Amino acid sequence: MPKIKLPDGSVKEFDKPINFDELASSIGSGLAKATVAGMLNGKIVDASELIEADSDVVLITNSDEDGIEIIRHSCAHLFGHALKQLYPKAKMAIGPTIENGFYYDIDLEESLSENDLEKIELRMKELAQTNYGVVREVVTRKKALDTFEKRNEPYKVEIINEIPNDEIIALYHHNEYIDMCRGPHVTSVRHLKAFKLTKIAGAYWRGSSDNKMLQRVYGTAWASEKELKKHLILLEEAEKRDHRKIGKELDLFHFQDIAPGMVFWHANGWSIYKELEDYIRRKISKEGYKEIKTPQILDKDLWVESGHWDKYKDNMYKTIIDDRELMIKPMNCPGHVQIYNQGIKSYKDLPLRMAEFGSCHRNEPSGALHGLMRVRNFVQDDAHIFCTEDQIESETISFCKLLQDVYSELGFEEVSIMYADRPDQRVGKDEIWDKAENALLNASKATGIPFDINNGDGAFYGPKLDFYLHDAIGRKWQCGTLQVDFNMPGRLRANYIGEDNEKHTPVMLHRAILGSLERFTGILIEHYEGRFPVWLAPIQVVVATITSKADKYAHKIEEKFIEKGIRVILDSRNEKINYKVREHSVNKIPFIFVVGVNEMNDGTVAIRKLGSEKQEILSIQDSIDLILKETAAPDS
RNA sequence: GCCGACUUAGCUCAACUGGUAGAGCACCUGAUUUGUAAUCAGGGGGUUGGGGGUUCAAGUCCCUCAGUCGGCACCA
Repeated sequence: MPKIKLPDGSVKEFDKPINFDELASSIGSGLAKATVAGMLNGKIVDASELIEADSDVVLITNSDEDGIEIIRHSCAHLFGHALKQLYPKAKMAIGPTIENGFYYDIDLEESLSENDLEKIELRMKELAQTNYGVVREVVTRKKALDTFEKRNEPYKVEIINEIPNDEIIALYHHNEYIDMCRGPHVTSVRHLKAFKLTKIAGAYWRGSSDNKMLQRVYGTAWASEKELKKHLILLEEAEKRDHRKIGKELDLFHFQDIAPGMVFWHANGWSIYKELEDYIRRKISKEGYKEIKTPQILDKDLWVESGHWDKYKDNMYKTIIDDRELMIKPMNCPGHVQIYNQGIKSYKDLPLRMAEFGSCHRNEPSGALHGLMRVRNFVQDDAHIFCTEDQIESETISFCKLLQDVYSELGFEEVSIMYADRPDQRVGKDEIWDKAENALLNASKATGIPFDINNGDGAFYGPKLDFYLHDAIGRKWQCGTLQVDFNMPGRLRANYIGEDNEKHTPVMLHRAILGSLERFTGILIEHYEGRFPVWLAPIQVVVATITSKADKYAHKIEEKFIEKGIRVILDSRNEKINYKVREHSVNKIPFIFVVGVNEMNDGTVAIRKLGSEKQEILSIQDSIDLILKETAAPDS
């Protein structure tokens, strides 16, 4: 008779084998309600699994990460159940869990609309209300094939044929609906109450654009209504931060049919962009980078030579002048090598750090465009470090330091690194790879930043580090990167004379901190929700008058601020102060300086800071001191 | 590029199954000179993304092109 050891160390004994549901009931009704699955000797199983021998056992409830995962997975099955009732002809492909929910890919003649999602969701709710039991059945491969062939489910059949022989095949019966899954799943749909179908989209079968496009329905699922609601509110929050929306509201930029994927920067947006670029310029200049500028359009031959033509010719903009094919540059590095190649380089010249805010054009697929986040014309805070193999590590360490410094000064405290090492297809000798990989690994460790390893995901020309920053609502954005390149310098005949008086090929490090300045500006907009730190704010101060009697006085203040390089505007419109305060607050101006007759007589201003209802009365000089302090960039 | 949805005034959005385009804000004019999140009154403004078609009649139906949005694929 099984002796069952629970995680708290207690041991329960039963006179017959019992399953996890029964075990939970024997402990308490609350636990029974919450139990969605079990862990049997370290292996996660259905709650219907019998515990027949002495075992270490854990009950997995809907408050465990694993439990919620199971709920999501089962929700996908519930979706299948509802869908097949409403659309018997639908063919089910795959329905995995994803962050916050699940999706199901289906093949269906008619295309589903948002309205249809509501209907399907309603049917799911009705089915869940019946609290029916989900029954697991382990079957032979043959039975599985028969089942899904009979049900006209070709995608399931295809999947079964690829399941390895030693793997157990399990069917899950949801009344008349049958799905196949590794499991585990809930034993009753009573656990599935807090879910919502969120969107419908196209997706290729098996993720390959050579295959048929299926319809993918996304859903979100949680252990309770409360958590579901919390998640939906978070989605609304993200929507509020959408840089495209804020960009319009704050008059930062726009896009237009006549130049898809290319930004029209308005004065306000360009102000942010310029501040950012100047800031990076100051930072890298202190780190020994030399800024250069290379041509926008370069002969096709260069791109053939660099190897880019082969791979990316369809994505490059071309212009033909005087029968000569010229490419609008999609990247800066080949141009940088041209500068490197001027004159003879000695090992004493290395490391040589070459930076360019180079404007690049790439004809990105139309479906990839997304506001500032994915554009066809962008500028990177790009730089290339030409160095010896021995210098990779120290260069990487100082780059990581610089990057951490920049992120933190821009308001991003949390950062993570992804390290990618050698792929199967690669150039360069293994000894060089060893050296470079060790260098990157050591440098990553030295940063103290948490890092993950992505085995085999490096470029064919060298290993790389990708840097992710985490924004105000926890989203991760890959911005920084450092890629070791053993290929291009040799291809473009870069060399240096070593201590041995022989020619050597330098290593090239491609690196960026912000990545695309366009995209980074978008990230900043979303991170700060348009309430920029004062040094980045397009308009830092509004001087607002209460009465026209104070116009002259207000104008005098405006001029003083302009003199100090503060971005200020004067609002002397014939409007009530309430109106002005509201408008400038809505426009997220960091400081409103209110002046009326009192201030004029006292030589003061009444300062109202964004987000506060308090006012502070200061003399003009004190207000200048204050504002100079507040508008200072973080590196000053 | 692929699947689907969408495109109406400067902005946000409305217009039942086809029946001569509306609102709020913004803008302009006038009154008001105002003390910290919208003062009142009046006025102008769109051949409904471009092109084509069906119809007595198209914002509404069909075709086509472009762009945008949500995904997928792509991302040097």
